[in-house]
Parts: sequence; structure tokens; C-alpha cells
Amino acid sequence: MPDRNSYYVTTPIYYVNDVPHVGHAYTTLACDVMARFMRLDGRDVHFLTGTDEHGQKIETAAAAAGLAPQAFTDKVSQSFRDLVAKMNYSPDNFIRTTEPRHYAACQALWQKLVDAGDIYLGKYAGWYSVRDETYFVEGETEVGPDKKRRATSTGAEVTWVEEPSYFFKLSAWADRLLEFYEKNPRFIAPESRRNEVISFVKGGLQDLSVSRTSFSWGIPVPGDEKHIMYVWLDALTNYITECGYPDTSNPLWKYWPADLHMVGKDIIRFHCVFWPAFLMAASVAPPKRVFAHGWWTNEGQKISKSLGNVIDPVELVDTYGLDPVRYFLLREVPFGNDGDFSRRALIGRLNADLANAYGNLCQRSLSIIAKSCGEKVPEKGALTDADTALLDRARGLLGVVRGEIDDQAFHKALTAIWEVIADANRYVDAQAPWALAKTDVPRRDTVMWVLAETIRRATLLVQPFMPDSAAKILDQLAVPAEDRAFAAFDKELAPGTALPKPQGVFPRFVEAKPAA
RNA sequence: GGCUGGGUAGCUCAGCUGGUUAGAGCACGGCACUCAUAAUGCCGGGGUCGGCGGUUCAAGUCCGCCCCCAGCUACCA
Repeated sequence: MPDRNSYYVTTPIYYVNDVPHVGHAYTTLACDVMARFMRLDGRDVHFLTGTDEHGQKIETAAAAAGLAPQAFTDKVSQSFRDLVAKMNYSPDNFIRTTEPRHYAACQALWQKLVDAGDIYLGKYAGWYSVRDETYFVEGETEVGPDKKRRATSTGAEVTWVEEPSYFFKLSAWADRLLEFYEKNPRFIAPESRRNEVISFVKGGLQDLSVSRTSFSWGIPVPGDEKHIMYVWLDALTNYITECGYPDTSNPLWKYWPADLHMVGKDIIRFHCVFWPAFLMAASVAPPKRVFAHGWWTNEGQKISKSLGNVIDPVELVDTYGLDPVRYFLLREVPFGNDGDFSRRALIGRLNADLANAYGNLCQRSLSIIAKSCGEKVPEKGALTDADTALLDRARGLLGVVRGEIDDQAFHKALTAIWEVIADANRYVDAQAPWALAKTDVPRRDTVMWVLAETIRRATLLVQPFMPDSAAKILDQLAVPAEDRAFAAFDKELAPGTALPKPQGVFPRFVEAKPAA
């Protein structure tokens, strides 16, 4: 089964103790672009997102809200499903860890790990705060002047507590993990994260506590139901629950191993160390790639709830429009790096890249065609060197963008498309079709055909990033739905095809002036 | 402290294995054009490439030392 056609991409499942913010929107957006691109490129795509609904924090938050845990998670999980619609994401399914099939998958995986001899009963020990009902590691605590140890973050007194816990023999997997990283250089991206993970594993691994007895909202350990599975074992398993695990005859099993787990840089260890170890121990193939993206700051400031500067994606979309926000998030920052969000930068991108460069290119081209070429695709005559140069660049774009998308280099993919857009704007000025209208109409028509064709190719590639806007432009070029996949990339516009009236797709954003 | 990555025009960044006058986008100034969303195109100003020393015919690009920034250095997710 060498070159399979399936493509499985996942977001992390989002922890439902919080409302969605721009970080969630960003991660899912990146996956959405991958999924849409691969579908257009003819792949059999499965795109999964969902919510992580277990754990002590949820149990506590639900109690505080006066709700049963399930009722609480039903409610908060919904806000993540609402975001899917708001951001025009295209997941094939939305998984929840409270689904019965997920319990079955987790318990099956657990049993497999037990059978393999990788799980044993031991004792978990740590600094426990009764008030917070939470364990803290040594570094999260400090001893005060009264010689009592307290949690640094909450100030609550902590005591050394030991409870029985099952452990996963992670320590036994360091060498095999290092070998796996070595043999699969693309497993962790970007490169800097790969270095971090490798150096972490090289430093030696301790066994991992994978069950708790201090709370009950979670998946019971098979055969010892006082124990609840450690949240990460529970959460990570969602990726294979979706494919039917442990039933490998499930039709969705063909998607495993996942082609890409998209994660934020904070949870890379779980995905790049624990997860492959769990899977290898259970004789399941590890995923092919984990990409850890960076964080956003807000106008140069670190984002935090206490600062109150959390960015609400819904507000952004309502203010600037969906596609401009999608474009900005993936264009502004080299994917993988941290980036700064600022209104000025967003408006700059919207006006310079979308309204002025791309939108205006479409508008100036299409309105000439509408006014002077009889509202149909113009006749294509003999091509000059200038025509061929532009068309060749547009033709080469698919290969270039495909390469960048394979690396999740969204900003580079967009830059490449926008270089062709800039070339097209230069071409319009150089050819001056408005002057040709007075001297050589057939030549003018050829120029307009070259422009329309260039816009078509660029726009096909814009689709994964800005689906609605791209669709509007392709509508204006009368490209039928079945010719919008990349299989039709070389199917050029047919002269004579009737075209609808052009309409601007990316209006400039003008800031509301304060009332004078 | 250790490890990793980075410090290049006002801002954001490109600059493979060292080689003509160090590039792009945005911002700024001037000019041109008028098809277009006061959009587009052309030209221009502006950088001792973090600092010091070294290797070399030649270093932003290699070596050494130093300064500054970020991330990682395990079980809240």
C-alpha cells in the first residue's frame, strides 16, 4: 500500500473549559486549508475536529455552573461547533470524548497496553492542594516564611500525597522513539520543535502516570473502575476512535495513520512523545506528521485572560469579513512562528493584498471584458512573449503551491500566488488594453483572455484559503463547479462563454471616522 | 545554568555549500497612466548585515569570544 490516496488531518480536540478564541480558530483554519487543498487535489480526505470533555477541571467547572458534567460539556462543546460554521471550516466529523464509541476505543487501547506489559500499578506522588483539588509539581510550589509549602499560582497549602496509579512504561521507549524520529525526519515540524523533542527524549524518560483516583469524570480503567484514565491517554485516543479502533475492519480505518496532526506548540510533547509511544506499544502505526504552530500576541502584548486581551474570532469576522480574516491569519506570519495580531496589519493586508492587488485586478479585467468584449470570454489570438511569460507563471503555480502546502508553508503558498497577481497587474499596464481598443481590437481581446485565464488559475489555488470569495470570482469567470478541482487546472477558459456582470469581491476596509 | 533557534533598511522578513554596486513587501517621496475598489505601474531616499577579533585574494555568509531576544529543560490542559 505505498502511495495511498487517503489524507487524514486532525485538529487537537479542544478542552471545553473555555470559550473558543483566536488560537482555536487558527489551528482549525490551518487544517481546513489542508483539507480543502487536498480535496481539490483529488485526495480522499478525512478532516476531524472535536472537543475534549473529561477531567477534573470540567468536573469542577460543571459543579460551579450547577450542571451535571455531561450537560455542561454539551453546552460548551456547542460553542466550538458554532465556530466551525462561523469560520466556514469543512470537517468531516466533530468528535466528542463523551461518545460511547470513544469509551470503547480507550478501554480497548488500555487493555492492549496491559497485555503488552506496558502498564503496571504503582503510586503517584506529588504536592496536592485540597482546596484546588489539584496536584502541583515541585517547581509550582514554594515554601513560605511560616515554613508551609504553598502552590505558587493559587497560594493554597499543599501536602505530599501518594495515591495508587497505573503507569505507562514510557522509560522503556526512549530508544525506539529516537529511532522513529531518525527514520521519519518529517514527523515533527517545524525543525526547531523537532530539535526540542529529540533533546527532551535524549534526556531520558520517566514512566507516565496514566490514571487517577481523585475524581470520577472520565473513562474508567477496565477491571479497576476506581481509576479514571489520565486525560491525555483519553484525549489522544480520539484520533483512532474516529477510524473505528479497535475494529480495523471499519471503513474509516483506511485513514489511519493520520497524515497530519496539527497542534499548538504547547502540546507537542503529548503528540510527539507520548502518543507515538502509546501507539507503538499497542502495535498501531504512529501518525506521519505533527506540526506545531506558534502563538499570537495581540498588538504586541502576550494574550491572557487576566489581561483581558483575548481575541474573539467571531468579532473579527463580523468586523472585517470572514475571508479577509482567514487570509490574514495564514499570510501574515510564517506558519510555525509566533506572530503579532494587530488591527493595522490586518487592515493593511485586507486593503493592499485583497482589495488593491487581487480584487482590483479582477475588477479592472472583468469590467473591460463586460463593457468591451460582449460579456463573454474574449477571443484568444496569437500569443506574444509577454502573454506566454505570464501564462507560464500562472501554469507553474500549482506545482509551487502544492510543494508549500506539503510543508504547511501557507504564507509561502500565498506569497507565490500573489506574485502572479502582481505580474498580472504589471501586464495590464504594459499591454494597456484601453489603448489597444482604439488600434487593435483582436489583440486587446487576446490580452483580456490572458488576464482572465491567469485570474482563473490563481483563483483555483485561492479556494482553500478563501472559499467563498474564490467561488464568487470563479462564478464571474463562468467556471463550472466540476472544473474547480485541480484536475481541471489546465482546462483553459473557452472563448465565447457567456459571463455574468462583474462585481467587486474585496471591498476596501475604511475605518469608521469618529463623528465630527 | 544547559540545549536549540534567532539578532539584516522605519516595520515584517528573504538572503543554499563564502565571490560583481546586500534584496522583497509594507510605510515614505516624486513621476506616469486612466481600464479599475482615489485602485495600478515606474523611479527614488534609507542599512557600518548585534559587537570585537580571526581565517581568506574575498565574509551578512566560515571560526572564536562577548552582548541581547525567544523557546525547551515532563505529567493543569
